[in-house]
Amino acid sequence: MIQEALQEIQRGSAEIIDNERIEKLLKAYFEEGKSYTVKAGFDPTAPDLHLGHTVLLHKLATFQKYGAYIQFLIGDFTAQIGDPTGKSETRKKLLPADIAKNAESYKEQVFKILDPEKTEVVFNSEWINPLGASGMLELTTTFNVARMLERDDFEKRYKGGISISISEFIYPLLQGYDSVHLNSDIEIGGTDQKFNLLMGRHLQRAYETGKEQAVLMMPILEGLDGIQKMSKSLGNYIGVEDAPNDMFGKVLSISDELMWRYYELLSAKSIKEIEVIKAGVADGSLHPKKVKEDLAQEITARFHSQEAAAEAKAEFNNVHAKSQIPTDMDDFELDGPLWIAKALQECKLEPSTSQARRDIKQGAVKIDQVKVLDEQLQLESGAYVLQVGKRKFARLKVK
RNA sequence: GGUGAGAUAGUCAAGUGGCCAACGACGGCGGACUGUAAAUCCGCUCCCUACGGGUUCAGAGGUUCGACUCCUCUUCUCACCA
Repeated sequence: MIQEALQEIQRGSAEIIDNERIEKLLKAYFEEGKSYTVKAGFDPTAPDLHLGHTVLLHKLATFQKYGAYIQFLIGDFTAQIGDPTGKSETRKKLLPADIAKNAESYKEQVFKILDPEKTEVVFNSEWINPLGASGMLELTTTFNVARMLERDDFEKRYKGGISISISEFIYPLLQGYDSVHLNSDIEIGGTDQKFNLLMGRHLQRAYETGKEQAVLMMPILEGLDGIQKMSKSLGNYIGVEDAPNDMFGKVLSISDELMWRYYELLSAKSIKEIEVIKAGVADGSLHPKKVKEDLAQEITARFHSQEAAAEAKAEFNNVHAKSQIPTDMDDFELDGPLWIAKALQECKLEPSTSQARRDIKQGAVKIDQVKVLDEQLQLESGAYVLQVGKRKFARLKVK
């Protein structure tokens, strides 16, 4: 029982530090019913969650299944600094009202996966603000610059001649201090968070809390391209708020290789079930497309509903397998007569008339399923279905 | 505080007076092929109803018939020294 729980907890993880502690906590739960805390921090600047974020949420849900109490931390204070991880941009200051709003939308999205009964949402400004200058100073004495520079991305930036702001040094310290305050037993995060996560251990020791949190790191989920991490700014993401059709279509567009990754990190199926599917594809008894469809359906159903997922699947096959027109698309109404390039731009199918012309030249534009050859074409009044490429559609009524 | 180097399109990165809307790579988009996959091949990739015009190479001035390229100042970044 404990072993099985441990296996599901370890599933897909990139690295675990202090595995024995996790084992002990599980043991205490199974034998004495004692619960424990698992902390995970989130940035209030990005309330639009995508599947990349849900990797962590799934892991948290697994922990909940095995007795954990989740400390869902919203880093409203630390957001003012900006996590040095990845790109360095100066963050805009968030107004308290915005943070509250973002936190609300977090809850809405997060509780599709997490059990609210076993979750506490906390904000770190609550205890960092009272720290004051002297508390902050004390915090900085627990660490030194040389060790700070050991951090991978600091080192890279330092050697690569990219600036590092002093405030960025504070970020890991504060994140670690959160663990001190919350007295967390385990903290989970992405592999890119390793340094910050370890800081929690360091500070729990420095502040003599009598424990050092175990750390579980999840790999960063690759985006739709399969190479770069899933992120909104790269546009390779599947948002949890995406419409069922989009969600389904996006999952289906990933590569076969990536599909297994998604299964491991996002599916609710057990490790054993996935092994069976894998074997099926390997010996040819299961078509990879079918397997991918199942995954797409599972994910779509999670964030919408079973029915919506089934509809999305039907719609998808209709549009793409039989190359028919989708039932759902944006409507526009414009005055005619209208130049085709302008129409495409107005319907948001193209960013500029220049781009529209190029695409017409390349045979990418269709009106009512018929390829447009004349880039000077004028649209008279009537109703049209405009299409660019394979997936961009719009319905246009010309007056 | 001193000295030196640098800032080019989504990113990286050529170009050091006209041949530059600016090589190339990546990304992105489109086409072929498919399972709307991947891989591969081909085309496109600042804007504008366009065999032409407009606005670009950190910002502001200047030199010149002409500047991304030369000069001055400003802003930002980095390295070395303190």
